[in-house]
Formats: sequence, structure tokens, C-alpha cells
Amino acid sequence: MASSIHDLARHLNISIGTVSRALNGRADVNADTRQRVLEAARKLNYSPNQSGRSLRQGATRSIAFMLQPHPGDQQYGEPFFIPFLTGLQARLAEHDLDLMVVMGEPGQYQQERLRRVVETRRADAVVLANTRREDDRIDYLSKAGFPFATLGRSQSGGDTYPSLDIDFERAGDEAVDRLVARGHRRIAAIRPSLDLNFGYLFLDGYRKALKRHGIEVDPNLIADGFINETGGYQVTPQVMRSKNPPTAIIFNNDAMALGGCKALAEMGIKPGHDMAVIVIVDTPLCRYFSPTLTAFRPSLEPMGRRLAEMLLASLPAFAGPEGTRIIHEVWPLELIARESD
Amino acid sequence: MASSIHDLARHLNISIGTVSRALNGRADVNADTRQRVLEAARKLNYSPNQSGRSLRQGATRSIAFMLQPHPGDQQYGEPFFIPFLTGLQARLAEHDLDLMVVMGEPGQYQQERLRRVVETRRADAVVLANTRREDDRIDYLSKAGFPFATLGRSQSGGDTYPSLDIDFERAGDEAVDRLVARGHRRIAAIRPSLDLNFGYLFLDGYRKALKRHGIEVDPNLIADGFINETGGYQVTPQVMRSKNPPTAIIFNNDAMALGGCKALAEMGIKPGHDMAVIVIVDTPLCRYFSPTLTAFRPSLEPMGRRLAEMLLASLPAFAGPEGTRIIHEVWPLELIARESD
DNA sequence: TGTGTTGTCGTAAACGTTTACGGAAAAACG
DNA sequence: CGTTTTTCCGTAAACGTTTACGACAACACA
Repeated sequence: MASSIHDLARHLNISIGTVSRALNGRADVNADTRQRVLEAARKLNYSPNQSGRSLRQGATRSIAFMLQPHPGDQQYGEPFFIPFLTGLQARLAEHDLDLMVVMGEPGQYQQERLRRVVETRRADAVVLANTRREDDRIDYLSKAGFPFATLGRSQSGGDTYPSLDIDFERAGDEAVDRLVARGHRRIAAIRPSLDLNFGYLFLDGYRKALKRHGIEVDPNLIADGFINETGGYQVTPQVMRSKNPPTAIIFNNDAMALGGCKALAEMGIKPGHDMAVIVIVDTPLCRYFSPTLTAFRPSLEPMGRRLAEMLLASLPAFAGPEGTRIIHEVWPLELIARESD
Repeated sequence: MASSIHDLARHLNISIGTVSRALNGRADVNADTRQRVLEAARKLNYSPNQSGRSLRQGATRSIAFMLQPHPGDQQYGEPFFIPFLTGLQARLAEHDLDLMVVMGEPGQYQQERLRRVVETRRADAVVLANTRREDDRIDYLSKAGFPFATLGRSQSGGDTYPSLDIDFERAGDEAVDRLVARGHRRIAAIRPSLDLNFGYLFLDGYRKALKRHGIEVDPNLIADGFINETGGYQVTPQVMRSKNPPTAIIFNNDAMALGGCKALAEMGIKPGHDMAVIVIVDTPLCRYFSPTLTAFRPSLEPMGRRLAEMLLASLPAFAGPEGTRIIHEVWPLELIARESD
């Protein structure tokens, strides 16, 4: 059914070598023959078989995107990733690269899935999401010399790979700034208990801003829980039971914020009225919650595009004339002021 | 770097044929040698190169999932798809199949992207989402004899391919039933104007239920708009301006419902109080909106798993002993009663 | 002992490409 | 006209597998 380069060559009475060279735009082929080849290719509806290409060239022209649903995300996963994925995929497609999505089982590490991709050479490079502070996927890929880029920074692996991160530190800082400007002094911070790096960055910014304002960091106002609604619901009462309860809470995750607001409501506390609330990563939920939640918003789709570019710039096969580059970028978040603070 | 089957054979002093047969569990290899091969494979960290396999076997062991963001979905895409994708990917992974995600540009057809996948043999089969009533992707794949399955039914292509759909007809029916039981007689239906098949199914159920209750269908109470918030916002006033305005509205899309509620609010109409509202596909937003929105919920993650199974059952290479089967299933939605109706 | 059967393995072709190499013809040059 | 260069193309190897086929030995059977 599918026509091969042999069919094309036979049809034109020339060798497959010439056909291949003509199609790949090599110089040593007569302009006339090239024309004939291209026309015949169109007529016979010929497209090169990717498996054959991959084998010969040692490159699959596909990139694996590895993300890991958090446990408890059964019903609806991170809305976070869809626009990112869209951008990533769009830019890769421009370079004729495919995107393979690899998910781990929620809650367990993904080493086996990753090893499989790498060892069987199913992809030319990997994009890692859900970056952890200490990330064994990064260690593995570095050691294996397999190209990759990460969404989010990590302490693992040095700066040998491109990374694109959101400026959670600055967001934590700005959130405190904003709350202090509005008269708050007792500000709680609630973040996921997982080793995810953004939780640390956020807390750094939070601490830095408090110090700048001469406010002492109260450990009772810092708490962490599961990175989902239940986690927020469980951990918020903890900070409220502090001797000296907060008048404002910054949540480092949208799902946790929603659970936290539920807990507050049950305590008779109304966000935006009795308690200021700021959410670090905005999702559509923040806009429709009542009260609407002030939040920091990333530009996910452009970030996807950008990380694709950064990954490609690090690959010898795709780097431009100035050679391969390892790029690190940290993107700011945009504050969306709403009713909750 | 990566060890090939030749390295393994050389190391063991046997032929690559035997190594391959040993690894693939064929019968004609001595139990002893098989043992040695397996051990050596583990020791040398050998995994078969997928490109080589694909070329020889004429199968890539990867499935393409094709979805198309609706125009206007810039910021956050369909939360719908992540859990479905998770299920799909999970089941495919159990069969050692990869999942490739192909998105079109929002708003335009995806024929070129699809053709590329098919013609270059980048995948063994395709899963189609955003099924349209008349879907040229289905026509193309049928004609090309390329295996595929769809999420959602279509009028194209006969029943030659597996399909898994949500029972929108029944949801439309039940929604009307519920509203009538609560005393409503003037019930509006708002759906996307695109050719997406579910919009038709929904309307069928809506009409059927009205007829059963002896209520005349008022065309002024049926409207369609862009499948996003703006669409709902624009089209809802239309039905409200009807001489005999509705006391209840069924929205066939969550984003349209939110836009519709916004329009209602601006008219001083409060959902759940002055107007009953039911949403056909539940998303997390429905749960957090104020008032919380009564909605019909699909089980997306199991649906993803199931469609993977159905696709595999239709593929000769994966079908069980009873041979290939083309399965069609329609899954019910679960009513989540909340405050808005 | 001769013949058929079974178990095990090696050989080599095949999948569809790309590409290094060399050769023939044409063109350029003296 | 001889020589060198250029242009163009064919040949064949290579990528890493799987698998059809045949070979050989061991074994069973008459």
C-alpha cells in the first residue's frame, strides 16, 4: 500500500540514491531530475517511512514529555499542563518533531518509564515536568548522557540542561509585599509537602519579604500538606489554631487554596472579608470561585513554546549556526487582583 | 554507547538470531542458552532499539491521539482531556504502546497533521477526539485503511471503527425531566454552534423529553454560540429576549454555562434562584462556581482506559483469541445535583 | 543400520532509509 | 586535443532488528 522509495525509483527509472538525494535537497542532483522526483513523489503520494529514517539516522524525531499526576488528582488533573503542552507541541511540530506523552502512575516515581524511553531510543530528548528538588530522573538522564530539559529548576544535575521555571520566589515576595501594604502583619504560607522545588522557592521569597518588612517569621504560620484540595482542607486549621492566628494566607497551589477556603468557611471565616487570600498559581477556578481569588498567573502556552526552543538550542542536531547553548530562564508571574485579598 | 544485539551475541559467542529468539521467548531455543542470554542482557543493560524493531516489523508501537483545541481556549484548555488522556495512556502503556499527542491549530482542520502521521507511518493507529458530525478525518482514515477509534460518534465512516461516546442524548433528556419535575415548562437549550456531534445528540434528547411531557418545542428557546465563555455570554441574552422567556436553561458546555451565568447576572437574574441552570458536562468549575452548578459528569479516566481497550481489540496484532471486534459503547453521565437548579 | 523426528542454532535476507564512495560523462581549461 | 575539474548518478553498505530457511546433531524407531 504505502509506496517506498524503491517504487519511486523504479517508476522514474533512476536509482534510489538519487531519489533520496533529490528529496533531501542535496546539491549533487540535477535540477531537472529533482523536479521530476518531486513531482512523482507527489503523484505517487510518497512520504518517507519514519522507521527507516530513524534507524538510519539514529534519531526518532520525537520528544518525550514526562509528567506525573499528583496523587488525588483522579477526577480532573492539573489544568496547568494543557496549555503548556499545547505550546510545546506547537513549536516542536514546526520542526517536524513529534511529542510523546509519558505519565507515571500517580504518586510513584517514574524511573522505569523513563529508562524504557531512553534505553529503547524511543525519543531523542525528554522534557521533564513536576521537577523535584532532588530529582532522580535528572540524575539518571545526566549520567546516561541523554538530552533533556526541565520545566522547573532542581538542585540535581548542575546546570548542564536547559530549564524554564516560574519565578515562585518573586511571587512569594510580591504576595507578602501586597498583603503588608494592605496592613497585614501576620501572614501564613501554605505549600505542598512534596519535594517539589517550587515550594522551596516560594518560601524563600516569602521569608525574604517578611524580613525586608521587619516582620519575624513565625513557624506556626508555615505549613504544608498534600498537594490537593484535601491537603489544603486539612492543613489550614493548623495555622488558624496558632496562638496568634494569621489575618492573611498565601497558598502555593490552587487546589490547596480551594480546600483551605472550604476549611475557613466551616470556621465561619470569609475569605476576602475576614481573611485575605492569595493564590500563587492561577487557574480558571480562581476566577470563578466566590469570592474570586487574587492569584499569580503564568503564561503557560508561551512557556511551552519557549522550552521547546531552549531544548532544541541544546541539541547539536538542531542548534543554529552559533552552536548549542544551555539556556536557563525564569519567567515572572502576572498578578491578577481579585476579591479575596 | 547503547549496546546492540550484536554486542550481546559477540559477548556470548552465539549468533544474533539466537539472541533475538531467546529474548522474544520463542520456543526453538535451549532453556540454558535463553537463561544465559537473559542474564547477559541484564548485565550489559541491553534493550532492543525501537527503530530497528519498527522497521522490521512494520509497526511503531505507538498510538497517536489527536485533539483540537477550540478557538478561544488560549489560556486554559479543556480540563476534559487530561483525565481521559491519563486513562488512555495508562492502558496503552500496559501493552508497551506509546502515546503521541497531535494537536491542530485551534480552529482549523487537522488534515495535514493527520496525513503526516499516517503517511510517514509514525503511529500504528489513531484516536480521534472532538468528533464532528461530518468528520473528514474519519473519511480520510477509512479510505486510507488506517486503524483508528474515536471519542464521540460521527455520521461519517459507518460503523467500521470503534467508538466510545458519552450519552448526551440521555443527559439532555434527563435534564429536561428533572426540570419539568421541578415545575419548569419553559426550558432553554444552549449548545455550541460547531458541527460537533454531541450538540446534536443533546438536542435530540432535549426534544424527546419535551415531547414526552407534552411541551411544545419553542425554537426561540434553542440557541447556539461559540464553544467558550464568550459564546455563552453572547447567546444567553438571545433566549432571554424571547417573548416568553425561559425559567430554566440547559447548557451543553461548561464554558458556555459560565459565560451564560455572567450574562444572567448582568440582567439581575440569579441562577438557582430566578433561573434554573443545568450543565451537561461537569468540570471542576461547576463545583466552585457560586452558586454551584448542577451538572452531568462523565468518568473520563475509565473512558480513556476503555477506548484504549476497544482500539486494541480492533487491531489484528493485539486482538485476543476471539479475533478482532469493532465495539461501540455509549457511557452514561452521572447527575451531580448542586444548587443551581 | 537406515530412516524419520525433534531440538537447537547459524545464515542471510529483509524492513526503508541515508550516505560515503567511485565512476562516467560533460564541461572547463591549458 | 589532452588534461583537469565539475556535474551527476549508481552502487552498496549501514542502521538494529526479526524471521524464514536450512543445517546439524541427537534421538527414536523399525
